[in-house]
Amino acid sequence: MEGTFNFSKPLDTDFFQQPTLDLASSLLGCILVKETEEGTAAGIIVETEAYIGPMDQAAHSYDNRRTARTEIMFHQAGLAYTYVMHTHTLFNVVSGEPGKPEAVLIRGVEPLSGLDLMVKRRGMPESANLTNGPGKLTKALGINMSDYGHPLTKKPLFITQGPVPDSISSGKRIGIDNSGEARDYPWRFWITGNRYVSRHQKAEKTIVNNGGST
DNA sequence: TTATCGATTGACT
DNA sequence: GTCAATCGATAAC
Repeated sequence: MEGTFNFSKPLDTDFFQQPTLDLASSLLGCILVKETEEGTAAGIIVETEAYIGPMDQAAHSYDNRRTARTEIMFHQAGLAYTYVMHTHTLFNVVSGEPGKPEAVLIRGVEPLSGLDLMVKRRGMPESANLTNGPGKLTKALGINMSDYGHPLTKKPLFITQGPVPDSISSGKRIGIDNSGEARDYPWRFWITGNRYVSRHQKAEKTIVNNGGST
C-alpha cells in the first residue's frame, strides 16, 4: 500500500518561521518524506538539534561565516541544507529570518513508509539501526546533495504534520566537542524514550504534552 | 566502552 | 596543498 500512503499536505512556509529553538522542538513528530524514482520513503522526526549561527561556535555559520556551503542558511526558513561529511550526507532545515544563518539538524527518524526501500538502501535488515542517526537517515530516505536548497514545502522532499509527541526531552548536542562553550548548550531535542533516537543521554529537561515538567 | 579508519567536501594557507 | 569535519562501521578491550 506504499504508493497510496495518504500523507497530509506539506507544511507551509510559516511553520518554519518560528524561532529556531521552537522549530527544533516543533519538528519532532513531523513527517519527513522523500520521493524518488525508486519509490517514496518517509519517517517521523524523533531527534533534532538547533544551530544558531551568529553566536554558536558549533555551527558552520558561526560568526556569520558565509561561504558556498553555508550560503543557503542565510536564506529563507524552510529550505534544505545538506552537506557531506566523510562518507555521509547530513540534512538540516534552514530556519531563522533571511540574513540570519540558522538551521535545525535532523538526527533521527522513525520509519513510517517505504520500509523495504530503506532496508535496501541501507543494506541491512530492519532494526533501530536503520535510521537512528543523521547519516543513516539520509541514506535510508535517499537524501543527497541534489536536495541542497530545496524548499521543504513541496515535492520531492517535504515535511508534513504528524503525531504530536507525548513527551519531549532536551539536552546537550552530540558530536561537537571542539566547540568551546557552545558544546554545553541544551539545544538537542528528542521524543522521550523513542527507539530511533541516535544516542541515549541524560535529559536536562523533559516536557510532557499536557504541561507538566520534571 | 573506547579507538581507529574510511574517503568526501569545503575552507583556508 | 593541507586539514578538519553536525558520522558510521568495525575492531579491540
